[in-house]
Amino acid sequence: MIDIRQMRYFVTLAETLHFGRAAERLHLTQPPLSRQISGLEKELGVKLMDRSSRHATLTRAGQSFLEDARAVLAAFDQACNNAKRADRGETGELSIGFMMHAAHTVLPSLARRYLAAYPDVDVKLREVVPNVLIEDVLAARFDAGIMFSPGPVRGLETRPIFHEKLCLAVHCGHPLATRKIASAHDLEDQPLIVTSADSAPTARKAVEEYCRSGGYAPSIRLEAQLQNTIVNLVAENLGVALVPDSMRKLAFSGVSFLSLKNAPAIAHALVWRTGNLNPALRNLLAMTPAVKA
Amino acid sequence: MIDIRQMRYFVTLAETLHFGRAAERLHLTQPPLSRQISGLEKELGVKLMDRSSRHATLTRAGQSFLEDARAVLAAFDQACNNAKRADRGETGELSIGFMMHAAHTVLPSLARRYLAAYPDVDVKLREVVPNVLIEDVLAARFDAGIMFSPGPVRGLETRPIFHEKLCLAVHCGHPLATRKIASAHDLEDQPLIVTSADSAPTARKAVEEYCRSGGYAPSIRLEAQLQNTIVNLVAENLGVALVPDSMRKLAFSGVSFLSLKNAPAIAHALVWRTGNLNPALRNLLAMTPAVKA
DNA sequence: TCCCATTCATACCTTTTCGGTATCATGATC
DNA sequence: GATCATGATACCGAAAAGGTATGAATGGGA
Repeated sequence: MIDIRQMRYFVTLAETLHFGRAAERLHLTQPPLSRQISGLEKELGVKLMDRSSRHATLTRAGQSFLEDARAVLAAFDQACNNAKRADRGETGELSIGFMMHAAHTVLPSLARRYLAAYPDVDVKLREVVPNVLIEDVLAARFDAGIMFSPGPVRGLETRPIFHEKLCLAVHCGHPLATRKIASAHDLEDQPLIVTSADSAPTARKAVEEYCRSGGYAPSIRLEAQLQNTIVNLVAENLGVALVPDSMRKLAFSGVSFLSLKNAPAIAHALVWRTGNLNPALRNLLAMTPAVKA
Repeated sequence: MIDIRQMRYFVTLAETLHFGRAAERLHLTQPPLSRQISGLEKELGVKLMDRSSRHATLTRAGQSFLEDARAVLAAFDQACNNAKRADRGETGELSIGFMMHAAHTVLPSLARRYLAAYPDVDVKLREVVPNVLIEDVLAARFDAGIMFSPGPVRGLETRPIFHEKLCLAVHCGHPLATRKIASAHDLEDQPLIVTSADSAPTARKAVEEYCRSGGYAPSIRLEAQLQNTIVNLVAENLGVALVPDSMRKLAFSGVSFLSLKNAPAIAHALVWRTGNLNPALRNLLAMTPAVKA
């Protein structure tokens, strides 16, 4: 069977038109080269070289084969290099699902850094509602997800990458609305709007703990899944809420945001499927160290 | 060194994702395949397959390599096929130089037939004045030439492919101009315009022999190189001429053409350089048998 | 839970192929 | 006509490929 070595030999020979010198360039002696070339010709059933005792020249078929062989060798080397690059995560695909908050906080700089370091990776970013993100990652629809730190999930790895403080959202007609800052104490008996325990347990937990640090149990009036929804409900004057600072960036009419004394923080986490071997993911993880609370 | 065999093995394995079945399809047993694949991975420095005792799956790098390897194998096979086709003269180039007469006689059908049979050959047709065609062919500027049959030339092969009758061209005021047909006898003492002996010896010879068949020596007044020129000189009433029938196709004002009794013929010949190994030329020759006088 | 079947890897042997050395055949050059 | 350069051939040892036998790991069924 014809192989790539014979093509390499042939191309070198075609470039020198001299068996001896070609053999030298190929780091072998002349007889094996002669044999490989005539073997190639025999297997092709095509004479590629005209040999005189003085010169070796290419036949027409040889000229044709030379062009093609060069292209094949280039494609061959390219394939090997591409495999190495793919293995290093320099090419390929990386899909990241994220919740809206990430777009306001960690995602932009992370995406910029990653794309700068790995410009040939096809990065797909897609916003997803938080509660389906875990199953999307587990089902390999995404290589990674960015969401509020979930509890431990079987088959899922988690790494906190950013801690965002919470602030207080109140209706603009609320007594606290005129203040700049509030404390845990101020929230006693205030009807709270919180995230449901199953969709963002850490956010929920942070709120509850903050209340407990004020020495009372939170009075929860409403549960919603999205922070966005929560703030809208605050605007409707159905309660107050502790929401991530980044919510301030959005313009909500009828809502005032207050800073909190000893503000609790909520972790944004990078999550990925255990055993996901995508090298591009490996590189993403390498450039996003865990941050401590 | 990685070779094409390992790529073939890998592609087959990637298509079956099963070492045993892939080996079967490759007409070998499983252990050598396992070894070749791990050898390939080792030489690339890249893991291409994830093996469990149940399934074999492609890594990301393996997926990348699979695509590239398929392209390489296709290019490889293409190169081999192209070489065979080039060797059979089905691809490549064929350059043909021809004199004007050929364009009125043999060339069109010949070119059509050839192109129909070998559509992938890049045929280059170029008109040349006859007296330089021989040296052009000898200098390999053309693979073949079509011209009035020259005498034997060292390094040149010749094959008559068409015999064209001569006719008589006279000025429209000439006494013979009213007739439809003339004989050798009628030309006695008529001043003849002929081609020079070096540019078209067979044409010249045909004229001289025709006169001798009438029992007299030709009286040559003028020599020119191109038949076109000759007819123009006839139009200027400087003499009469025996010219190829195909000259009738051209509209010359002031010239009448007469058929000749026992009209002599002149051979159009295909000429090519001795030892020209262009396979496309071989095919041209194969489809243009020599014709007898 | 234990056993078996499946699957890939490894060990060892045989065959094939490859490259090296020595030498031959051919044809151009002096 | 002797010589030199070039490619082909013959033969040998080394490397690599494939085959058989067998081992290790693991998932599924009794």
